[in-house]
Amino acid sequence: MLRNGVKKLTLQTSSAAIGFTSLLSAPDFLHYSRDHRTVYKVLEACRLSSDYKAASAIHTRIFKLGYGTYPSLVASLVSTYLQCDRLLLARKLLDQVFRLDFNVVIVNLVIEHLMGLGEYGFAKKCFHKTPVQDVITWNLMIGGYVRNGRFEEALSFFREMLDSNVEPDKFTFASVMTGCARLGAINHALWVHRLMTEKEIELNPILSSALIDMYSKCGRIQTAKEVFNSADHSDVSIWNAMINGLAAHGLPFDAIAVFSKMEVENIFPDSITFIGILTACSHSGLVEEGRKYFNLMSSRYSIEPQIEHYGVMVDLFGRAGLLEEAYAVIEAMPVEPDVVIWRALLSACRIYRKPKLGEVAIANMSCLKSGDYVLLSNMYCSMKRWESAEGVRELMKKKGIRKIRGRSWIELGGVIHRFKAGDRSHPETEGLYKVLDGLIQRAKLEGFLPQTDLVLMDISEEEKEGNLNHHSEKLALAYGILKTSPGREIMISKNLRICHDCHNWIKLVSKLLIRVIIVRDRIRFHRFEGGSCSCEDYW
DNA sequence: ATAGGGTTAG
Repeated sequence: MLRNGVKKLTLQTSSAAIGFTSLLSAPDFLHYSRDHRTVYKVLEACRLSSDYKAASAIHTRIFKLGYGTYPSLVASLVSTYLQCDRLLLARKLLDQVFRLDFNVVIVNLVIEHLMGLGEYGFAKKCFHKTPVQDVITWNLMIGGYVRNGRFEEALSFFREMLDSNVEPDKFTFASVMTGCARLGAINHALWVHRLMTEKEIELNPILSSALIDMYSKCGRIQTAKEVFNSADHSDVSIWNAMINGLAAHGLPFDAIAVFSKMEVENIFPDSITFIGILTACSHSGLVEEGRKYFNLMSSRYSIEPQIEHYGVMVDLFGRAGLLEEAYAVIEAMPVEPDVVIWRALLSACRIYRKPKLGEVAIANMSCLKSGDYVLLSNMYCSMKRWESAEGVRELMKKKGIRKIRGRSWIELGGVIHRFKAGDRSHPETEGLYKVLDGLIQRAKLEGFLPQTDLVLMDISEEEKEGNLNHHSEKLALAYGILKTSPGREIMISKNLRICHDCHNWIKLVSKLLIRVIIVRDRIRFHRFEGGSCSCEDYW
């Protein structure tokens, strides 16, 4: 996906920046140009198309013109070399530049580019080799780790920063809060919020949105509401954060109420507002409301639906079992449907067992990810079409695609404990498996039947059961039960969507132990209490 | 003739 993005950008940038290519090559053009801005534009076009040859010609030219210490030019050259796999050249260039004049702006730009490329390990090396780091260097590291999904590393950089002589600022906190949000780590969140208050960092719309989002994603929707109520309401982003938070918590009517309040306060919704409202409707099966708001979007607010909005609509109809309508959305949309759209349809085909349409979806997907094969295989398994499921499994093997392992984590006493499916690496493995096995036995006595039909494997029923019993969310939950006092609420987070078996099982556990259990999966919150879930089994 | 960072999203 990233690749596609880069490619698209390349085409646009090179044609816009160097509209002269039909007449002159980039280096030829530069021969006539002394303006560093133009040099930069051409160089960026080379970088985006990984044109090593042209870049090295420009390199010479830059030094000839005496621009050898210009931050943007050097940084662009360095990352062009990196993109062309000329690691040594990149390093040599940096050494040479810093011998002339060390400049922290250059380092920062290089780190920014590296983070954009997903090369956070490399960025870290740059960071540590640099003699001086300023607040922006730190922020780039923290923000870069967050954007690359490495939240815990981001937080440890933040802790290191607090020990350094550089003070965090509002930019730092915006990134750190996003990291806490994505981790769903409430103790970290509370700590960060307190720190931000202590440091007298004033809330602006961005920080308020991040704060609302952080509390929502850490399960504290009430606190999120309080932040929202006391925040300055003039910016649409805080409304969006609130609406999306309510949507994730399965509170569609609250989300709609907030949306209606926007009208009263004269705040104009934007396209993200509608993603939130439509998602809220979709996750709760509010088909008519969803349809209404989708229409209102363009008719009343003149916001043209984007591919994302069509995606939610396909999802909304699909989840509700209206497969024809979901397909009609795809056929009628004015933009080319992408993989996410087809994936939403495939997911609905899995739930409602529509293999024909599911195969249409698969056929239209340009690049299949691990999860798509699993959906397809699950669809066949649920219909007992074992040969077809086996075919999918063979295909995965042939293509070297492995099932993404589920991961769950739980924050206890400010420490995050992670578990993979079947994990035995935690120091307290023995204790937690004892708790887990005990619960599994109790559930069995209560008549709980494991749902083995979706296990993607050609193995015996008994093995399938074992497989299900050690799903990561069960491990994290068992660990939480082991380490907390009875009656305490437990929250765990998961990287994928919760499976049916775990969902049923946790419902039962919440009843047996008389405890509130909250699971935040990739899509939304599930709040289990007294044997039922807040999602009402619609997810 | 030079310059860098943050939120909400299918």
